[in-house]
Amino acid sequence: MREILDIQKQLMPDLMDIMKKRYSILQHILVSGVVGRRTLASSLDMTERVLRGEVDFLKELGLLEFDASGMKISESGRQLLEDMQPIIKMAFGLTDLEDSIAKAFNLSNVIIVPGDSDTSVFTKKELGRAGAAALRKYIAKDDIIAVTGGSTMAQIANNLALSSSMKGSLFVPARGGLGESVDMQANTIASIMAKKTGGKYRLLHVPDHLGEEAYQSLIQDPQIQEVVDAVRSCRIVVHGIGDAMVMARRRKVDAGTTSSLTADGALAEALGYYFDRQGNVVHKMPTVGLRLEDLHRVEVVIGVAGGKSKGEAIASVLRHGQEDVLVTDEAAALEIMKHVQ
Amino acid sequence: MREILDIQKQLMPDLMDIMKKRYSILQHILVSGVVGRRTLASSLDMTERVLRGEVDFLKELGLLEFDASGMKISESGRQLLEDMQPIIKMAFGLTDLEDSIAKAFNLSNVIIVPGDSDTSVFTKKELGRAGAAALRKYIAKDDIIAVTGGSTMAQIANNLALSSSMKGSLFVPARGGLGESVDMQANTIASIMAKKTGGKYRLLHVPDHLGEEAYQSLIQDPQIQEVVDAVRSCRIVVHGIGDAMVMARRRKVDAGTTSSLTADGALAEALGYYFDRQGNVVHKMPTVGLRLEDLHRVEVVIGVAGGKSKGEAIASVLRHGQEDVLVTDEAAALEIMKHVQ
DNA sequence: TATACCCGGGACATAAAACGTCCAACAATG
DNA sequence: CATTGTTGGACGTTTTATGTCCCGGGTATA
Repeated sequence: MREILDIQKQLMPDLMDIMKKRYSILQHILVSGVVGRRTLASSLDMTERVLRGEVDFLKELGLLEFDASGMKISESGRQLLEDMQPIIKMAFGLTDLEDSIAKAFNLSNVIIVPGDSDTSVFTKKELGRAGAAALRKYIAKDDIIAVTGGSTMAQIANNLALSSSMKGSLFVPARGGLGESVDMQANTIASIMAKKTGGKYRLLHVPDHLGEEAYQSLIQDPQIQEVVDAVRSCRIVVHGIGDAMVMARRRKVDAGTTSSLTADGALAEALGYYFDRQGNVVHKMPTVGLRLEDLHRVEVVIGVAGGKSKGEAIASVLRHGQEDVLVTDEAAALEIMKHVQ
Repeated sequence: MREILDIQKQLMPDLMDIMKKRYSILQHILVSGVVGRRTLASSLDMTERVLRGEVDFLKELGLLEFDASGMKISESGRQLLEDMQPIIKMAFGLTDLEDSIAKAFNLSNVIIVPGDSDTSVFTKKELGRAGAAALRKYIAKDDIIAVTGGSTMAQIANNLALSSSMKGSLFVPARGGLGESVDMQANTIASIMAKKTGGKYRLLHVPDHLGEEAYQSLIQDPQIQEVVDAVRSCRIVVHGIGDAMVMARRRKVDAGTTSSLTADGALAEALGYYFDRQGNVVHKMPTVGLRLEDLHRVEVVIGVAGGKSKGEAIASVLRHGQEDVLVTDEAAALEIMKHVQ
């Protein structure tokens, strides 16, 4: 059952919107009993003429009946509506969630894949596919794309494919070494993405746990500077979002910092910054690259993360308010909605 | 599984065509490997511009990839195509059958409902619904509609509903008494249809087994003449199709006639006429009303019949060549195709 | 019964989309 | 190198969708 709708959404997302539109017209007429064009149009927030096109069509199909007192649903229309209910729910339950989250956090686009990445590797893969699709949608000629590390980002990289529109793209790590394992590092991800798409890449080799003097001299190195400049002038950022404590542990942050993170109520991590519940930055990792204040100038900020356990963290980062696009999964989305307001 | 597609076909038949179009584009590109716009357009029988609109869209969706040497399918496109195969078959298997039959017998429209009316009353009801929908589609203001008797016609009558476009319709029996039981008689059907749609009706009261002189005087009765004139000037005919021997038995045709029907190879019955395999008329019932030669002038001739057992009979009547629209079921359609050429 | 309101349907100008038809730049191939 | 076929861009035209009226006719209400 599920499969058909997913396939159709992939092949004809435009047509699915029309399906929803027709459904809600029928639905409104059903609950209204008998209703006129103008009344219905305003209640559906459509112009009279557009609604008219649809209801005329639905009448042709025998789903509606017109008479001088207004339009009402026909028997077969009523039956159809009843049969459709589960289908609409399956097809558009997530769409409604997407709209709610987009509105709550003022995002321009939210994509939710069904499932829970915490419990299903398939959902995690799907999240990667959706992330890759979102990136492909925004990418333009000769863009610079800054990316972070993490397993979700790795999935996105896996799902990118050769594309002429990405030929001139430059992939860079958003920030230098953040203490993650090699195959999840931003450097690795950027290079894989470049190879997959036929684009170019530059890496930021900044060793972890560097002393302060060594760090200062390193970031004045011309080669490093060049990459950092590229990073800060990127048009697109794609980044993962993590739970603060999980990330701290993975990055082997020292005990003192960890306890101060706890004390400050750090909940989420993104781009090397730690956020509390209200979306305030409570800590930042000491490395080079994209700074949070650079995000203002970035045209498209895409956050990708899924899994029920990350829901609250995602909400925290969203509350900080720099995101434009969110790609997540159903389980995380439901958690996010619990933390609205 | 089946349900979703049926529902969608009912709510958005137009969109299903687009789905099929996109599928066949992908399909063609898959088998072609790499192919150019013009080549593909001619092989799909589309204009270049229209195809271009679709492939551009499919590229946006990430299902196709373009490069200088042509278009080819992407990995996700290939996967999608594979997943879609059963869906397309379910959704359009009958459509293909419809097209084949329409072409073979030069019909302007063929509607096939799934199932076998012989074995499923649900299919029979569905046939009635489809027949009613077909009639509703062709009916116009103040039309005269001639109908015959039979259980299928009764189902159609059941499925008609009040409609403003049928307000002025006049329903008449196509032919006078044909020896059927009352609730299946053309007279009964015409009156039910009129009541259901809010139209008018006239009846032809011609007793069966009338002597020749009585018959002659009856058909000169002014009242009868008026109805007969109306019948012969009808714009739409809706009629059932039966197996010759079954009909003969039901109508209690005398033994002599029955054996001559057998001798002449009578296979099918429609409108009181008996047809052999080649579609020639081999016998006609002695009553008044619509004559076969009147069908030339009738704008829309709709034949409705289903069930595997009727397939051959339907093919015979179609071969006679007066039909414009056929409404049947899957089992009969498959039989009909066996008798093409 | 009179009236005010809302209905569907017709009409029409206009904006927008689809379409047919070219052409230029480019890659592959012989 | 010449030829062929490709994409992507361009542009005028046709078709469709849309916004906006209005009319005659029911309907409910005063």
